[in-house]
Amino acid sequence: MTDARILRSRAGLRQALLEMLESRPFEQVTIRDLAAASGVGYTTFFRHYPSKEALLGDVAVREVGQLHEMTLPVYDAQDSAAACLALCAYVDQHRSVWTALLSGAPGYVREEMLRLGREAVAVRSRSWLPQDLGVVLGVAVIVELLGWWLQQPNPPPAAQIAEILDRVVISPAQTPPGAAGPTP
Amino acid sequence: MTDARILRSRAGLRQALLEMLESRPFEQVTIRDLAAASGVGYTTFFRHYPSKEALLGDVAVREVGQLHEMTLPVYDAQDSAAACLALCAYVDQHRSVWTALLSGAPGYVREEMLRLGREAVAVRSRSWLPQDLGVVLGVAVIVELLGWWLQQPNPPPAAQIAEILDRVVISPAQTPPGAAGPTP
Amino acid sequence: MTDARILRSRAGLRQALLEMLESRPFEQVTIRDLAAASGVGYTTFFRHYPSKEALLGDVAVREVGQLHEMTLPVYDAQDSAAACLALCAYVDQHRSVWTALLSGAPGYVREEMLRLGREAVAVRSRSWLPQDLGVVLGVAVIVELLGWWLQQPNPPPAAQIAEILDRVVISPAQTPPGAAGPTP
Amino acid sequence: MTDARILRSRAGLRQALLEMLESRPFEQVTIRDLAAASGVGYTTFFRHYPSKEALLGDVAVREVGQLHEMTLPVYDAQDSAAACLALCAYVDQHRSVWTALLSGAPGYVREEMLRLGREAVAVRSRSWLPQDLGVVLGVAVIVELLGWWLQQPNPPPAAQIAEILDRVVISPAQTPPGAAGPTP
DNA sequence: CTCTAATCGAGACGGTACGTCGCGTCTTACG
DNA sequence: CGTAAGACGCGACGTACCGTCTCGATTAGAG
Repeated sequence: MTDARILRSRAGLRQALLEMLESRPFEQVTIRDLAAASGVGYTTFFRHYPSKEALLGDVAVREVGQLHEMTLPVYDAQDSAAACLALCAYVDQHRSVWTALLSGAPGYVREEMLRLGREAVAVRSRSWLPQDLGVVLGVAVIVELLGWWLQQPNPPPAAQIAEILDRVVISPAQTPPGAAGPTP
Repeated sequence: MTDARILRSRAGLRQALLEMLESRPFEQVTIRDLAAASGVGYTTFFRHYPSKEALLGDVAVREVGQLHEMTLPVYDAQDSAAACLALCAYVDQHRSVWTALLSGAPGYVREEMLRLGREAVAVRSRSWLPQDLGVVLGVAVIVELLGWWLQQPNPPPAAQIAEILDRVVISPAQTPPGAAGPTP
Repeated sequence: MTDARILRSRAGLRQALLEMLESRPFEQVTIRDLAAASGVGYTTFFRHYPSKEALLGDVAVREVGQLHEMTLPVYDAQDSAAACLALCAYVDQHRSVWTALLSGAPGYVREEMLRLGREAVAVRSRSWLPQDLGVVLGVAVIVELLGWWLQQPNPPPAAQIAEILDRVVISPAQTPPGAAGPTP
Repeated sequence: MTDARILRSRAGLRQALLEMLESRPFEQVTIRDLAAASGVGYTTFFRHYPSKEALLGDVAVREVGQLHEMTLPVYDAQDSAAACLALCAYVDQHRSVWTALLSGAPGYVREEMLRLGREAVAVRSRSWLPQDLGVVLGVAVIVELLGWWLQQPNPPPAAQIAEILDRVVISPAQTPPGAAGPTP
């Protein structure tokens, strides 16, 4: 199960997928392309993943999972600003991967974030919004913001994006309808 | 150009597309299905649209365009709350169409909204956010919010959604970074 | 039926067909091409001929018929050499038409010749061969010989072709199995 | 290259083509029909032949080639009568194949015979006719004669056809213009 | 260090949808 | 009010990928 060849093949396929996503959207990536680019036989692809969606899922779960683990502890510490910063800093450090994911397959990233977000929010909801809606909107804004950021010719520093994120997602969510403004 | 048969064929195709989007995502809709469902010959489809994306584009442009025309005047009147309400009310009145569009092809709706939004904002930007980013985030939130709304088993009234929209999109956009909170 | 427009349309179509046959085989000629080339509406074509085969049939019947009428009397006069010469001379005088027909649609020419040949032979069989076979072989040789002739870069004179025709078709047909040789 | 599956698929397609040619002309045979009839996937057809013409070519080359190999040695032995007999006997033994080929696609058989005939005649021309013309006429007569033979309700014996062939093709070709008759 | 079993490549195959082409019919807008 | 223009349904074409399947050939890791 931990055969070296298996690990090598899968890593190669994941790598090949990320490289392809930099140049074209996921739907236009072909299993045959992936196999060829990663030096793996076409048939062999299916020995590892039942479909190209499964491969993308694998990649997305790994990357989004890491991002989540990096951000959540800080968020739990009630410091939303620091959490946003941690998130943006992490993405900044893995620019190429996240550029590929967000430009080539934003829907899948969103999907995976939603999954994790829903799990997480079940115990930490602090918003006046319907719980699920909060997650949906938060994830949408994160994905769009990061996507926008990563494709800017002269991207603003992570700190600035983090602040936008904090102001646009966290504050509205935590300000009750009757209040005069967000509580920092 | 105004041949009755042409109008009939196109209307049929648009209708068929909307019906299909209610039951499955756009990628799984087949041109053959569309042709069959609308009683139009398969080849005839291509006499009207070069691809199913073009058909979807036609539908999206029409619907999003109407929504936009309905909302913008109110928004220009500086009354963001009324604009949000107008938008939600319009969608509410065209529930089935918007359910289809948002559940089956949210990406295309987003795309078209972005297009119109970018045109519109060029002359009326009132946000502290980078202009394009404001549109991107606003559109994302609108699409997600409407999508969430329309698939709720017991959907809240339009007024409530409109208020959420106003609080989540308009307020953060208009509250300058230094301010203590949104200005009502 | 004798409306001038009708005659003009049909003549134009026949002419267009002959011109097309000079550059490509009949199967590759399109009704749309014919209509366009002869300045006739596509739909109009069908008012005159039910199919392109019918048009070709019309042309073939006319041309082969004329050839036949030209040749037969001489043949009936028992002078096979003169008949062959008449045939070749006629074709020589209508080179372009026959080149087109024989290079573009030899099968149809053969068909029509067979039809006329079978009619004619019913009353004048002078061959030891089974009657129908004689016609079949004779027609085949005529068609091939003329086809060969018309596509030679430096075509031999008609007289020479006529002699070949006489020697190859008429003589073997008229020499009974037991005879020592053809009777001139 | 010698994969058993390949051989099976091709043999099936050739067989299916021959069966279809018995009931309708080649132009009316559809690749889809061939694939279905031979139990081969439609797409698979193109993995073996670029077009139905290529498949017919394969069949024609094989059959005409065998006929040629069977006939030529005898012909080279200067015994034209025996060669004709060999040819007719061979066709007689492969009646169904040749009936199919000659009734459904005579043009292609003719084409292939021409090719082989031209190769062969280059070294053994014994005719007073222009070399190429001799082949053209000879092939035409052979094709027509065999075609006629195979579709007779009560076909004459091969020997009789062979004699006709000899008298109609070989004799005229070998009798010089000035001679009084064929030399037996 | 060897042997056995898992992994791999190669590629034939049956499918499904695509988008194109030409046919022949039928409708319609226009002169 | 007829007629050309052309929209239409149809069916075959040839292409691109998909996912399945059988082959051997290699190669890792357990014994």
